[in-house]
Amino acid sequence: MHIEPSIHNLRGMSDILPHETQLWRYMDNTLSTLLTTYGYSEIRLPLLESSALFERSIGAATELVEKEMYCFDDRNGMSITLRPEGTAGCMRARTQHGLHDNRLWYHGPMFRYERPQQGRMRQFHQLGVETFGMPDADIDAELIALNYRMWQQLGVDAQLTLQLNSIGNQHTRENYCAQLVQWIRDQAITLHPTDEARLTANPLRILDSKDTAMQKLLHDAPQITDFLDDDSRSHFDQLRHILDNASIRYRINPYLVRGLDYYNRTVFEWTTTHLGAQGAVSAGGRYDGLAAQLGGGDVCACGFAIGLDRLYLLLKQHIELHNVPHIYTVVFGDDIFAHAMAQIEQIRTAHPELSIVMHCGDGSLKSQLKKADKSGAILALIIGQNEMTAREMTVRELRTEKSTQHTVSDAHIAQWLNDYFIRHPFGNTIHKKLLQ
RNA sequence: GUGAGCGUAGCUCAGAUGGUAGAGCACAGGAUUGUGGCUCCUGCGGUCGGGGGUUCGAUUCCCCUCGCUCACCCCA
Repeated sequence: MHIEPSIHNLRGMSDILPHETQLWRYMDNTLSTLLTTYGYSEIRLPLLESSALFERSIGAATELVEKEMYCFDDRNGMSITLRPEGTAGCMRARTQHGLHDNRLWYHGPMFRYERPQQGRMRQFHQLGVETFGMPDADIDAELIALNYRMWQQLGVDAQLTLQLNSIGNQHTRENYCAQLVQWIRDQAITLHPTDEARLTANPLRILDSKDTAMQKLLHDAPQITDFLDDDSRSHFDQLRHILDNASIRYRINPYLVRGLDYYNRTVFEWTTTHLGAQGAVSAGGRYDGLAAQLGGGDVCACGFAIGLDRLYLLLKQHIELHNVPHIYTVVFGDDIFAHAMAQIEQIRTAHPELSIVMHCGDGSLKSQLKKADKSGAILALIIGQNEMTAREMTVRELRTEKSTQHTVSDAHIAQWLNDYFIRHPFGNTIHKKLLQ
């Protein structure tokens, strides 16, 4: 079949296909359950917000706002934007509704107009966790511990490294930036064009330059940790103390900065070397000034966001999930289906936990058994003219080495299945396979 | 936004210095009148990403375009 190119999916907006959704749900369920056990409440937010929200919160001079947002005028001429991240919207909702919940989370698609590559898409998915009104490092530590437990529970903790830094307050950064720029100028070397541009636009971003010469140079440059104000320093020390006690390992990375303007003090990132150029799987920090910036008063805040597509890629390297039914029902012959479905519905009522696929449509016994086999089902329930007349079913075992069949009356089938699955505990329908 | 490499069957890929295409897997049917997995046979399936140019003739050469992938950049 030929499909016009114009009705393909948009660039960077990919479908999540049936063979992938099982692992996505496993990931989502694991994370949301954990968030509940830590006392966090879910909030569901709109995908569209006024453009002004993002310009004011993220920072008008950032790359993200300047070039990567999906902005449109709605029918009234108002500028609206597909959310490029979740923090701003979450903060807006909390302020607007006067919420007192201080632990929130959300998840869903975000949109940034970028060139797609591994782990980076135009529509991508984030799970964000935000906390409010807690000024001390205890909550910073809790968030990191929660995040770490997520990795452990999903079995990807070995692939991730926690990078930690403090970028102090605004004063710290202004002082530091001035010193850094001066120091680089003093080196009297020619810079890479992008670094030259950053030096004037956003000097902090020079710190994550990929230019090896620059990286080497930065080794001797002044470090932001030496510029921290007393409060930021003790906050940072307290955080490290808690993490050390909790045996959560981290790497102090004085070059770790944020692309978004609203961060202060703690910044952290979990990175991996298993995903090509996109190493950050989750990132976060403290953003004490954002609420005031959005007219929400003096409410400090701390949070992080997970790049779910990247986490999925990581997870996929270790786990394979298959959704297989317990039973595939083979129905063949004229006018058998109505009888068969009535029987199967009774089984479903008696055993709601069993997953049962009914064969619909034509197909010989042979071809239906082939489908039963392909489905991965443990048992085939065969219902034909003979069975209907005799008020019984033929049960065929599909996963034993030499297949055996049983004839079971309609009246006893529910009990028979119950006994069978007790004797043969195949676990739940999700077969998890750990890959080496 | 910049650069590089790719687009041939549902999937993974072959192929021709220009003469309109193949394999494996998958799917359907059969060998086996009511029995899956192994084997064998047969069948279905392609405007060779799209448009234009050169040519008697383009899937092959040229130009444009769209899409994919990776990296820069940016970031989760």
